[in-house]
Amino acid sequence: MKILIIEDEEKVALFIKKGLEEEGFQVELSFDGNDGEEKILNGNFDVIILDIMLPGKDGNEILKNIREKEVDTPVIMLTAKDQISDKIDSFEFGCDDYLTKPFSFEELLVRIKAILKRKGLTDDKEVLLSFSDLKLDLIKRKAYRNDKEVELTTKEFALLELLMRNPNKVLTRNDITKGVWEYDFDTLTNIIDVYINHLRNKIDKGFEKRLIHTIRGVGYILKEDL
Amino acid sequence: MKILIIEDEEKVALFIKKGLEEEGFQVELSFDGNDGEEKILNGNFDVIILDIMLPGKDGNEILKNIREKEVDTPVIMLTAKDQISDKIDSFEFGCDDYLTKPFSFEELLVRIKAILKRKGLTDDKEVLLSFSDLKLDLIKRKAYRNDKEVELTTKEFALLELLMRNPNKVLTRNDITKGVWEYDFDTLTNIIDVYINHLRNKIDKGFEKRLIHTIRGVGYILKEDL
DNA sequence: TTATTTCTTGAAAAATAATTAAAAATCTTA
DNA sequence: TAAGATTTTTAATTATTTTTCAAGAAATAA
Repeated sequence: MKILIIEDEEKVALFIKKGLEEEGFQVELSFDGNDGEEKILNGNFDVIILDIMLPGKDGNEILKNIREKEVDTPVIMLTAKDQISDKIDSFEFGCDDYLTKPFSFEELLVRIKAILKRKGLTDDKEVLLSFSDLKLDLIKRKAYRNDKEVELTTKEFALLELLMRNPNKVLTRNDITKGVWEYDFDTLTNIIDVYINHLRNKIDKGFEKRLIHTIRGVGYILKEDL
Repeated sequence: MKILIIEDEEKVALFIKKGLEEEGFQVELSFDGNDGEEKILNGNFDVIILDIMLPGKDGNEILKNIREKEVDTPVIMLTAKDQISDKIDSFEFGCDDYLTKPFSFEELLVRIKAILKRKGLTDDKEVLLSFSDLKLDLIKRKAYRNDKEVELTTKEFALLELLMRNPNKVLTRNDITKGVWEYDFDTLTNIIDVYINHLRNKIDKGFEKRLIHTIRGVGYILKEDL
């Protein structure tokens, strides 16, 4: 579940980011309007948190633009107390909810959950992924192989989740970058290879059946046989 | 056990708050209707004490709204002597009891206890929490590790109680904020980390088995192994 | 065998958490 | 109610873990 925060007050943005990450969301930040709009158009987010007052391009303009381009990702606007008229603009242009600053993290979280529920995006059912003798508990954020718990770091967990959501399907390094790292993370390094290696050490090494396979020249695949 | 008081007369509110805290309840205050309703919807209270006459939004309206939203927390209404008709409204909208001002603290306490008992919410059974060799006496407010008493401050006790009510479950910093601090306590500081540290020094340090564990990037968990 | 791709490893950089100390707030008690 | 004690909170420093990068080894295909 990916969330984009477009907010120029760094402190606020980082605070929200940390909280949401602890809740298990993948979070990306943007500190100005132009960059934010580009991220929306290129990325694939489930929710966008959009400040109205922004350097570069203001929130209302961004909202208007992306709606014209048929991006219907839910948007929660952030507004300062004295921007009542802006609020109205936002609703006209199709924002889904708004919060007046200052707000508590809890309020924001409630609204995000409400929106996801409304849009049917909540993965209520999807709290447990399994493939072969691999299990992933997305709530407790724990991984098991053969009912034995395996400790994974955040990135390792995200990578395994991606693989398990796409079993028996080859994922290119680019697919993996897009799914696990930031959308515009351009890696000229072998970081994905390294993480695949980490994962293999934790979930494949020592087991009879290997589950992560390399498709040379293409990418990686999670599958049983071979 | 969390109680919310929505009452605009500050003197009255603080008086009740103090008394209830001495009885071992966690108490939060709200001085106006809109804020109060929001607190109810976002927080997780066991009892609500709700004045009828309020700035912002009156008690009856709040009661009606929250019941419509399926919040079934017990509510005790406070009414001035001359608001007999309001009383009737409240019962129709599902309040659980009422008190006519002025009332003594003792009267209020009796009603709260009665309601908790009626709803089966009383922790008559739950006066002792235990996990591993940790024990928590909620009546005497004492904590023990290995049958040896450990002196805890109020916040430390509340934090340990939260952990012990959620054993083997990762609690995010936000969960902890919600449970131990006020629901909309937004901290940009590391206060939770600091309190975890305090607790560890008192209940984990020097013991073979550590019980409080860090889940990096997520939060903390109370568990035995590892 | 050679060229290309992937794997492994170790170490630097970045992120996150633990610890400490001190300031602020609250509670006690004379 | 004022002084002292305790608790809570903030902020800075230190420690730890994760993430990233880069270089050489190993594996695979031409």
